[in-house]
Amino acid sequence: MTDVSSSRVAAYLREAILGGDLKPGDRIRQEEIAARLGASRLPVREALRMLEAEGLTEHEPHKGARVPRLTQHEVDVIYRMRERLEPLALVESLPQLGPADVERLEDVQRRIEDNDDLEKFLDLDREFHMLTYSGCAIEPLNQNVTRLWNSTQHYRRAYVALGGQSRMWIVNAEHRLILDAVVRRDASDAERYLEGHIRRTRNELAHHPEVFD
Amino acid sequence: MTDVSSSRVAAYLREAILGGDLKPGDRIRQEEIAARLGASRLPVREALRMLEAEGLTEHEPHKGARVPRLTQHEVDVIYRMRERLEPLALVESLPQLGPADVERLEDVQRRIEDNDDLEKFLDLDREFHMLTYSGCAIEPLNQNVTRLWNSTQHYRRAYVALGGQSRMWIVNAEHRLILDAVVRRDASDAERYLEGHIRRTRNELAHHPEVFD
DNA sequence: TGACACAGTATTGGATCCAAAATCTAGTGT
DNA sequence: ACACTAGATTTTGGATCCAATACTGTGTCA
Repeated sequence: MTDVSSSRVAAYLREAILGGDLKPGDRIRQEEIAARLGASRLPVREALRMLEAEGLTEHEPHKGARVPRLTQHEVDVIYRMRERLEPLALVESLPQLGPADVERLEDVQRRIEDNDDLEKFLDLDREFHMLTYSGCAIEPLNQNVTRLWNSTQHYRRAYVALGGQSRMWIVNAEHRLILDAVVRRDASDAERYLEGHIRRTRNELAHHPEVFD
Repeated sequence: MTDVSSSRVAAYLREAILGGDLKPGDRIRQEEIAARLGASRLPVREALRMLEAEGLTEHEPHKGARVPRLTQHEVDVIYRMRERLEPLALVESLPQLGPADVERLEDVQRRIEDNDDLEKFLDLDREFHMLTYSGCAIEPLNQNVTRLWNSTQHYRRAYVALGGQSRMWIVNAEHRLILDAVVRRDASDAERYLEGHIRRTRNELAHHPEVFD
């Protein structure tokens, strides 16, 4: 474990933002966080910079940190970035994935199919995709993918909460296709299915502008 | 300009890294930088975090900041990321570029063609590409593109210094193709030429492993 | 001669205090 | 009632000091 205080603060804030307690536009006051965690403001400042690098906060001099608020168009472009970057991460990862990873993937996929809690779905879906990328050792690529997921997390939640995942069987079918391609070590299939999966999600989001209010 | 001290420190270090004074693997001691700039260590710490977000430094607890050292494979993948992301940035930017931007582009391109200083080439080449993206208002995309350029800057320099840009007329021809497509507002051509340009560069780098020693 | 242990040094992490900037509030005038 | 201003309050930025960790060099012993 990281015994460094700033990392603990970062972990706390990361969870708060990804978990939805802090929403886009929310301001983060250093003193308040420091007091709540029994630390001084300095590790909070460091933590906020770390989170900025992860795409979870933004910062303006003398004004402080906020959770970034994105427009519909920005989210759309972020999904286009995902369409292009994540297949690359998957291709890099594929050769390194062993039977144990496949086993974990199958397990997560089963849990997604059994699940009916919306908040849990967000976590499991993320876990599934991140597992498929877990063999990728290229840090800049991993960080990018993580940033893209981070910065759209709130809008994914808003969409799901809206009942937007009513046709969730589609997600499961697409995950199955990806998973099978991974098992077969078929890079080009995996790439293609993954890209289609993200593109379809992007199209769905594009038809739900109410998510971005 | 930003009157904030940490931003000044960040600008100083950014220039030092991009300019080649600090090389991959070099350690950055907070006290030394602080003394050199007449500030305390605190703004230096903040600056290092900012640079981390820009892909210019990396940080390990209790060990400090270093300029990241990349393997040949990592640089190769970063170029693949560029092949996919930069065409997207260009397509987003294209509709927003006005005659003044085109004029600036032509000017930069002329200066590249006239230029024979290798270090200057790096700056002008970067300026050309960044100008073509300057109409893109999607911050996450801009930041990503900047990070990718930042983290490979040293290896670009090493390649150029190696005489690798002896066939520089190719770069100019490719820039001309891109520039023409921009002038014609032909997004798909611009996208295709840009991707080809980056891919060719990647292939050249792949044949020069000596750059990564 | 080489490997390991230990102490001393150097460097980073955190707390507290003060300064500067921004935000908020109340009051004033139209 | 509303816009604007000025002062009070809040919040962030920076400096300094202390603590904790990592690094370095030396000496000892096998």
